[in-house]
Formats: sequence, C-alpha cells, structure tokens
Amino acid sequence: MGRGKIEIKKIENMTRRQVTYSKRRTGIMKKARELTVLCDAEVSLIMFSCTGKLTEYTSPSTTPKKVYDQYQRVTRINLWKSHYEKLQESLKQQKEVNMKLHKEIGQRTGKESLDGVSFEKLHGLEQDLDGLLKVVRERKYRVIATQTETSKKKLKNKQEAHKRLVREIEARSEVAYYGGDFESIMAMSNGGAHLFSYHLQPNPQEVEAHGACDFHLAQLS
Amino acid sequence: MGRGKIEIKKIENMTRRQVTYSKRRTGIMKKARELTVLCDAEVSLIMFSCTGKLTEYTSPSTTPKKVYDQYQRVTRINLWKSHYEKLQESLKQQKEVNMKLHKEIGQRTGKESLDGVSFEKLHGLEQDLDGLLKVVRERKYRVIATQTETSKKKLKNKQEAHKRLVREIEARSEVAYYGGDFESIMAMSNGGAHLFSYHLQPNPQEVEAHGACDFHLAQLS
DNA sequence: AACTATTTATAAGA
DNA sequence: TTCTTATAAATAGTT
Repeated sequence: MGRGKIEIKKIENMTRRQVTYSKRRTGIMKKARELTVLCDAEVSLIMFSCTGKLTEYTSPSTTPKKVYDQYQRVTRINLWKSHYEKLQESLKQQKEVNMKLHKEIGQRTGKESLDGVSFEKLHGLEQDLDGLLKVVRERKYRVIATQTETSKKKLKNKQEAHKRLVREIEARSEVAYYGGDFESIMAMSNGGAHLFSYHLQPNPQEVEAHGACDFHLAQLS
Repeated sequence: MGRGKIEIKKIENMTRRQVTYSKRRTGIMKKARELTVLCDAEVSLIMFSCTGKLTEYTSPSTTPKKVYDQYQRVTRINLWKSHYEKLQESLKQQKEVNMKLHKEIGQRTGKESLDGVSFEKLHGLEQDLDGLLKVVRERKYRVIATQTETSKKKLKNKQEAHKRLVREIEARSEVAYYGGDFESIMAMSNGGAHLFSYHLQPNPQEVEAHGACDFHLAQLS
C-alpha cells in the first residue's frame, strides 16, 4: 500500500529500511492496540530493530512476563497434546497401511479372491507377476552359473591336491607314477583314501572348501 | 477499512467479535512477518483470544524465550536509564516553574520591576488585582456584618439574663423593681455584680458566650 | 515530517 | 470458515 508495490524481501538501502521500519512499527502497534480493544484479547508485541532498539506493546490487562508465562504453560500443554495426537495419527496410518498390504499379499499369493479388482489392477498385477517371473528365472540361472563355476574351481583345486598327494606317496613308498585323467582320479578318490589315511592328515582348508561346495550344490537341487 | 468505519471499542456481539478477531489476527501476523523480512527485525507476537486460545508469530531467527530474555535485559537497562533521565527532567521542570513563580510573586508584591512586561500581562495583572480587591472588601464587609449580628444576639441574651437576675434579686431581697432602659442596665452591670455574687454563680454558658463576644468585637476594632 | 497515489486490510453481507 | 466487494486504512515514494 503506497505509491508502488514492494516485494517482501529485505530492504537493502539502510535509510529506506529504517524509514519503513519506523512507519510499519507504528502501524503494527496500532493494530495490536485495536485488536486488544475490539476483541478483548491479550496481546504482547516485542520488536527489536536490526540496530537492537526495543519497541513493545502489551495489553493493559497484562504484562510481558504474564504473557510469556501463559505462553509457556499453553505450549507445554500443546506439546503433550500434539505428542499424543501424533501417536494416535501414526497408529491409525500404520493400521491402514497394514490392511492394504495384507489384502495385496493375499491377492498375490492366491489366498484372497480377486473378485472386484479392476481390469487395470489385474493388468498391473499380471505385468508384475510376469516381470517377477523373468527376474526370478534370470536370478536362478545366474546362481547356477556362478556356483557351477565355483564348483569347477573347487574340483580343480582338489585335483591339484590329489596330484600333489599322489606324487608324495610315490616318492615315499616308491609306488609307480599314475598318469590317469581327472575322471579316473575322482573315481579312485573315495576308494583310495583309506590307502594313505594312516600316513597323512587332510589340510583343514581343503576340507572346509569341500563342505561349502556340497552345501551350494544342495541348494540348487 | 471495510464497508463501514467502526469505533475502536469492545465489540459486544460475540460472533462479530470472533470473526473480527480471526480476520485481524491474520492481518497482524502478516504485518509481523513482513516487518521481519523487510526490515531485518526480530519480532515476537503473542496473542490470547478472550477464550484463551493462543496464537503466536516469532521471527525465524529467534524464539519466544530469546526475545523475552533480551526484553528483560533491555528493559532493566532502560529502567535505570529512564529513572535517571526522569529525575533530571523533573528537576529541570521544577527549576523553571520556580523561576516563573518567583518572578510573578515579585511583580505582585512590588519587589520586582514590571519593566518589560507586556500590555496584556499588565492588563491581566490589573484585572486580577482589581478583582482581588473587590473580593477582599466583600469578605471584610461580610465578616463585619456577620459578627455585628452575632454581637447583637449576644447582647440581647445578656439583657435577658440581666432581667432575669434583677427579677430574682427583687423577689429575694424585696428591693423595688427597676424598670430602666438597656443602657442603664449595662452601666450598672459591673458595679452591681458584687451585690449578688454571694448568692448566685453565673451560668457557665453565659460566661463563655460573653467571652466569645468580647473576642469578636476586639477583632473588628 | 507532511503529502498523496496506490496498495492493502477489512466490515458487511452471502 | 471462506468468498466477495465497497470502503477505510496503511504506506511507498516524493517533497
């Protein structure tokens, strides 16, 4: 209200700011006084200019201290009240969310009827299920591939270990060198174990690796 | 500002008061916000409606507590300062008043020259003096009149008393009735007193009245 | 601090 | 409470 409209942002020109402060301070004080009288309200208005100068208005029926005390009392009550109300509100929200989730899970597991579900939702559900199926298959393939790879590595390590053991046995017991292929080694590994179990304790790391391999394969079956 | 102008006094209609409170509360809050932003001020506005409902605005840079603390600090300083300044101010005012009074008294008692006093003041002074003179004379006359009247009454009472006494004396001592005039009675009152002082004590009321009468007459001489 | 063209607030009514 | 609108009040820019 004035010769021109002004944006509500800090007035950078110091003089203009001071003048505006002075004018508006008077204005707001008048408003506070009027509110007090017209509406029988209690008003406390405290202002500090940017230079630190204090101006205040307080309804004749009270004092700044009284108003502040009352303010503290009321806000403390409000804090309690809002705490309580917030708790209630979030509880309600949680219940609603749970109900929806429960229903959806029911629909997605076939435990709940799909009667009354719109075409759009059904289509969405189909897409979801289709997408999910693809993802599941892809994942299954990946896991098989990875674990097959792992198994191959473990077997290869095992083969190496066997070779080393066989070589040692040959060296110690003067047994003839056996130059068979991998399958042959595997075939004899069980039956042959007792042959030198008296002489050698297996390496604990190798035992562990073997066990882990078995577990993975079991999971895939 | 509105369809009609309103007087700034308590709105008796409850509904109208509530509506006005709501509207103006919004307005003053906006003003407070604008003042904060435009002028980089710190504002704390706390309002309680007549039903006890709290509404507040506090500049973002602060809190009601901070503002109140600052308020207390500043007002304590201001109280000191203003105490001192008020004392100085009233001292100065007293001195000025004293000087004026002293001058005027001087003029009215002839102890101070009337040089440089304006015609208007002189005329006023003349009027005052004239009026005062009349009042003084009127008062003097009144006092004389009143006290003359009083004296007459007292004398009349005295005369009555004398007559009664004379009658009593006549009755007791078989003396011949004296039917003289007032002056004669007065003339004999002193000389005759001892004649019956043995027989009669004077009435204390009469003595008092007589004394008061003497005092008044002395005052008038 | 005063003036005044404008903008803003708001009283009344719906 | 909210909207509208005629009018009162506040005030931005100017002197």
